Amino acid sequence: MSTSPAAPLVDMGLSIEKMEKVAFILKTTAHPTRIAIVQLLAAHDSLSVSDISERLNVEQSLLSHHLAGMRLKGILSSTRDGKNINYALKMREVIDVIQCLAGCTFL
Amino acid sequence: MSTSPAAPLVDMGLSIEKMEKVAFILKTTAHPTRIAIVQLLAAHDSLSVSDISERLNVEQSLLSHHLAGMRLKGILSSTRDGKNINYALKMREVIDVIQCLAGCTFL
DNA sequence: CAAATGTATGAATAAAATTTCATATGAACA
DNA sequence: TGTTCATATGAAATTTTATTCATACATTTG
Repeated sequence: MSTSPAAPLVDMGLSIEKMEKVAFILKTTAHPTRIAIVQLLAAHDSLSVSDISERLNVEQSLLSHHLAGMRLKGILSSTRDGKNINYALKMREVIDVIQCLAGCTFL
Repeated sequence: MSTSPAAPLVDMGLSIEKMEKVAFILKTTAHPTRIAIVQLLAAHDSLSVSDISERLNVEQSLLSHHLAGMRLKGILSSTRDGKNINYALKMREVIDVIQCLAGCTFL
């Protein structure tokens, strides 16, 4: 599932499996557009693709790819409403993660 | 410095600049080996490259590349002590970021 | 049903990130 | 000084991620 050294990382409280999962989530979030998506959905609770596309000024297809990835990895959920598909933040913990870093004075 | 959409992301409390910085830090952390490094240095306050290499069972050169990247991005600091070079956690906030996610029940 | 709208998908490409390997550098020590 | 130990560095090879583009799919509406 992820890059793992030949004979791995057995140490400290966090198991290697958990470290991989954490890395997986971090990687899924580590992109300006995706951070913006999280921010948006942190404040809105559910938005359609076109809503997000307009607000972030990101092209439909590209956005769709980002959203699909984030949903696949469990960060977002989606439901259809007529022609639209609404996305919502499922793993709300990522808000804290972002805010934690965003709060750093030196950034 | 980072992938940014044509005409970007003007929205919410977090400025696009800050989102890019946050993404930058997240990306720098989003790797099992690097998470392990943070964990180790969260508990040890300073370790040499060979210390880390042995504990994590990661090959010298590869580790050096990871460490250099993390230092460059301000997450670690390093000081020489004779033949050794000791690395320490500079941006301690990343501990919280990792612990936040690590605390997720579903991981 | 045909056209329009909103979204997804897949293939091709482009750009980054990771890993490996060979070699360089710098400090210590015989 | 020459050798050894600890670490860094750089170039290639590989793998992963991001972007674009064309097109497909589903739902609504005329």
